[in-house]
Amino acid sequence: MQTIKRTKLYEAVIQEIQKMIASGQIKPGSKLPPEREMAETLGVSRAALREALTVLEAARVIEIRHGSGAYVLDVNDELLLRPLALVLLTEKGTVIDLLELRKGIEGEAAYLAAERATSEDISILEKILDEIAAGVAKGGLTVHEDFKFHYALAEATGNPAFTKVMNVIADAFHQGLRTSHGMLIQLPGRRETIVKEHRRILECIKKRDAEGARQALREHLERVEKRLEDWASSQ
Amino acid sequence: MQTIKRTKLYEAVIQEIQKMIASGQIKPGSKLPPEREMAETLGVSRAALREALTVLEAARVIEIRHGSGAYVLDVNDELLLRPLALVLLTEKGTVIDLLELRKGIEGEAAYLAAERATSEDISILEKILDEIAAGVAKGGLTVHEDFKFHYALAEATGNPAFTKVMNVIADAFHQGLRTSHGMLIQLPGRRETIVKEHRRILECIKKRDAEGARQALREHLERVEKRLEDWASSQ
DNA sequence: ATCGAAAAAGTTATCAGACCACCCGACCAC
DNA sequence: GTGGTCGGGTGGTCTGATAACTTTTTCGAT
Repeated sequence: MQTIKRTKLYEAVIQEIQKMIASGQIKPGSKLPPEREMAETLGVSRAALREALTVLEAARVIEIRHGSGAYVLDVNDELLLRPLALVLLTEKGTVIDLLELRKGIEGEAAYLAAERATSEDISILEKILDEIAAGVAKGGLTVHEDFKFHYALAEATGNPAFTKVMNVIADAFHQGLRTSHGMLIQLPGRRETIVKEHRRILECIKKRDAEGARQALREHLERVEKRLEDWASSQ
Repeated sequence: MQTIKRTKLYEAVIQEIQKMIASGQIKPGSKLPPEREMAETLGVSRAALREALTVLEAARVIEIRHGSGAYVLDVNDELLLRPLALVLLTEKGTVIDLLELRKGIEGEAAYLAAERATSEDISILEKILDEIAAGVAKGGLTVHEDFKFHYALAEATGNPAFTKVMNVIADAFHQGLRTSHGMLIQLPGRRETIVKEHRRILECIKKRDAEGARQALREHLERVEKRLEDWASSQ
C-alpha cells in the first residue's frame, strides 16, 4: 500500500498549460490567454494560476511580460542540460579532471570522425579552422572558436550521443576556466602552434587516418593541459 | 547598449531564501520559518513569498507540507544529472550509439584505473566480480551487478568527472535497453564468457597494465554490441 | 499514572477583490 | 517622420478571509 500523494493545484495547472503547448494549440513564440481568463476557464483562483505560471517561467518554458502577457518560449536541450555543468564544477574536481575526460571522449570522436566525416563535415571544419587562423592573426584564439571546432568534430562522428555529452563537458570546462583562471576570452598558448594543432587534427580526418586523428587530438589536449599548468605556476 | 532586465520580486525572494540555505542558517531537513513570518521579515506580501516558495518546491530545493511548513531538501547530484539521460534517450540515437560513446570513455577509465587504483579500489572490484560470478552460477547476470562493476571502475580513476558522466550514460544505456529490447533484468550473452571478460579487465588493472585494461574493456563492450545485434536480428 | 480522544493552536492552500505598474495601439501636434 | 498623450488591456502585488491540514495541549476515563 502506497501513501497517496496529493496533487498540488499548481501542478495540475502546469499540466493543463503543458497540454496546450504540447498539443500545438499554443505555439512557441505566441501568447497564452490572459491570466484572468485562464483562471476562469480552469476554475481556479488567479493566485493559483500565477503560481503555476511562475514555475513555468523559472523553468524557461514561458516568459511573462508585464502589461503584455505570457509567451511560450522555444525550448531547447541546452537549457535542460545547464545544471550538469554545474555539477561537474562543484565537485572537488578541477579543469584538469575535465581535460582528462575530454581526452577519452574526444580522442574517440576524432577516430570516428576520420572514419565517417562527410565532405560537408570536412568543409565545415575547414571553415572553422580558417576562422581560427584569422582570429589568431588578429590577436588571439577565443573560447568560442575553439568550441565550434570541437562541436563540429562531434557532429562529424554521426553519433548524437557524442554531440550532447561533449557539449556539456566543454561547457563545464570553459566555465571552469573562467572561474579558476579568471580567463574570459583567451586560451593560453603560442598562437601559431594552436593553429597547427587544429590543422593536424583536420588533416588526419581528411586522410581518413583514424588512429592518427585520435593521437593528434589527445596530444592537442595534453598540450592544453601543460599550458594550463604552466600558466598556473606563473601566477 | 544592453536591454535593462527588471528583477521580478519572486526572484529576489528566491535569492534571499537560497542565501539562508547556503549560509547554513537553515540546514537540509530542517524547516524554514512560517510563511507569514518570512513575508513580514522580507517586507513582501505572502502571495509573492508563496510564488518564490512554489518555484523552489518545483525545483526540489524545498518540500512544502500543508499545515506543517516548508522543509529544505537534501539536494543531490542525481536530480541535476537526470536531464542528460533524458536527452540522450529522446534523441534519434540508439543504445548502439551509447555503446560507442562508452567505448571511448570507459576505455580511458580502465586505462586510468590501471594506473591509479588503490588496493581498496581493487578489493571492491574483486568483491563485485565475485558477486557477478555468484549471480551467473545462480542463473544470470543482472544489470545491477554490471552497473556496480563499471561504477567501481569509474571510482578507481580518482577523477570525479568520470564517475558522474559514466553514471549518466550507463543509466541512459540501461533504460534504453529496457525500452528498445524489452529486457528488464538480464544481459544477453554466454554467462561464463561474461565473467571471463570482467575478470580480464580486473587482471589488467591489478597488473597495472593500463593499455591492456583499455583493450580488455573495449573488447568487452564490442562483444556486448555484437550480442545486442545478434539478439536484435533473432527477434 | 497512563492512554486516547477532543480541542486548541499553528500553518499552509486557495480564493476574492482592490489598486498599482506596465504595455500597446491609436490619435494628434509639430 | 517623430514625439507626446490617452485609453484599454494585462500583469504585479497586496490585503483579508475562509478552508484544509498538522501538531500540540488539554481533559476525561481507566
